[in-house]
Amino acid sequence: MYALADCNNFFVSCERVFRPDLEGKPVIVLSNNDGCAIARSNEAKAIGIKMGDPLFKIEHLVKRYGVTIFSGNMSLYGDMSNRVRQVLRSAVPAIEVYSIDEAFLDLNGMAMDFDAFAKSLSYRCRRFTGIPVSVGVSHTKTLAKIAAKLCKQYPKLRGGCYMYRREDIEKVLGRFPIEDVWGVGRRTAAKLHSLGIRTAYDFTLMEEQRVQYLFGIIGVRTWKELRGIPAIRFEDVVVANQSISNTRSFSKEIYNIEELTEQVATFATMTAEKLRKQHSVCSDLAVFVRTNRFKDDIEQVYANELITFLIPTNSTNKIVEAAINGLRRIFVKGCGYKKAGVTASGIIPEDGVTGSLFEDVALYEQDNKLMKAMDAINGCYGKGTVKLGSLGSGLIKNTHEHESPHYTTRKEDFPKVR
DNA sequence: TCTGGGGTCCTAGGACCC
DNA sequence: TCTGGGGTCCTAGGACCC
Repeated sequence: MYALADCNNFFVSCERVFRPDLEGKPVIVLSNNDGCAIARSNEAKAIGIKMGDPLFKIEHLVKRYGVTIFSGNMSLYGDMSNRVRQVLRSAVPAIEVYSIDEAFLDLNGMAMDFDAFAKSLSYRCRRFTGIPVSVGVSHTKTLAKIAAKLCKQYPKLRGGCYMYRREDIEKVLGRFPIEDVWGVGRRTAAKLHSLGIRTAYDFTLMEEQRVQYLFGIIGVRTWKELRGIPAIRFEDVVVANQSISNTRSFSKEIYNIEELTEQVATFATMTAEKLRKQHSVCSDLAVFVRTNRFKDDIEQVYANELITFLIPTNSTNKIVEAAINGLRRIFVKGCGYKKAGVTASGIIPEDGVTGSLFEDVALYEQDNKLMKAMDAINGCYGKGTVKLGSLGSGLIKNTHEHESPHYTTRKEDFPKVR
């Protein structure tokens, strides 16, 4: 048996923990730049606000229904996510953190009343963190996901749903749209619809060979999981990322290379810091810039450049230098760039680095020490206390008009209790 | 006027090897 | 006129996830 613990409307729920007056009201959380709705309360969903809707397109709904808006407050959400994980960890030997708001639990070998377990775990999450959490339990991860969705649909389940009898599962799958199944995206759903397959149950009736032929091994995996055969491994050990990206859209177009350089250098710095944090180095770095993809009256430009390091590195110096050089090669004068970013790949553990015949080992060591010192200072006195001169004043300010206080991660913002 | 960010895995095809 | 067989590795692009 596997469980999925899924936080309901997570970002909105985080805000509501500190704003209980917003319970029962339409609330949304916006992406970077206050661009799109990326989390919605049930009430906001009910009035027709869709995931990813740009704010300017839903302004009329916001006004008419008095929707409360928040800019994304990622440090708050990250902290609340940790608190929920703590509660989950206290319940089972191992969890698999799947995303900021979801985790799988391996219940194999545990003999107990899984329905009571799911309900009580949901209750404890709410009680200890303030976050409403749905806990679905079933034979496979894919079925557990469906069980968790049922919790959201049916409040009488009290946050926990144990789905195990064959006939019950068939009944649920028979009413479950295929496009809502984990692993079935837009393309696959369209293909299935054209075959007359509408529900998860319809899909389980297909022949394995046909599934393999039409949808490859991923399709077969989902097909097996829906039939109750585990095909997706439970991964409780956290492995290092295979790629690390830092990209942003700007609130207005950037035409000037100096300004763009400061942004790209800042992305590169963040990338190097993340690499060092997970004790990795990268052998490749990609830089890209692009124009505003939503404007159809301008010439669209997308350019990217790949830089390969002689010795894999996590040095801010080397990565910023590479990113700036890459940017210089692809920058075109007269272009208004709306988005840029860097991606590190070819990531390996830092203790697995082999030297190079062509680089000076002493310089390499010196650079390493410098990075350690920088991380120590920034860790102690706050991000960006020491940084490279090429960063200028860092990221340009984006629109962020509705940010809530950092209730749990900034001393001045702690709520006061009388 | 205004449209997010960060990931993973799989596959096909090219380049190359003996 | 006739022109092998069996591999590996890398990359770009597609599809999907939250």
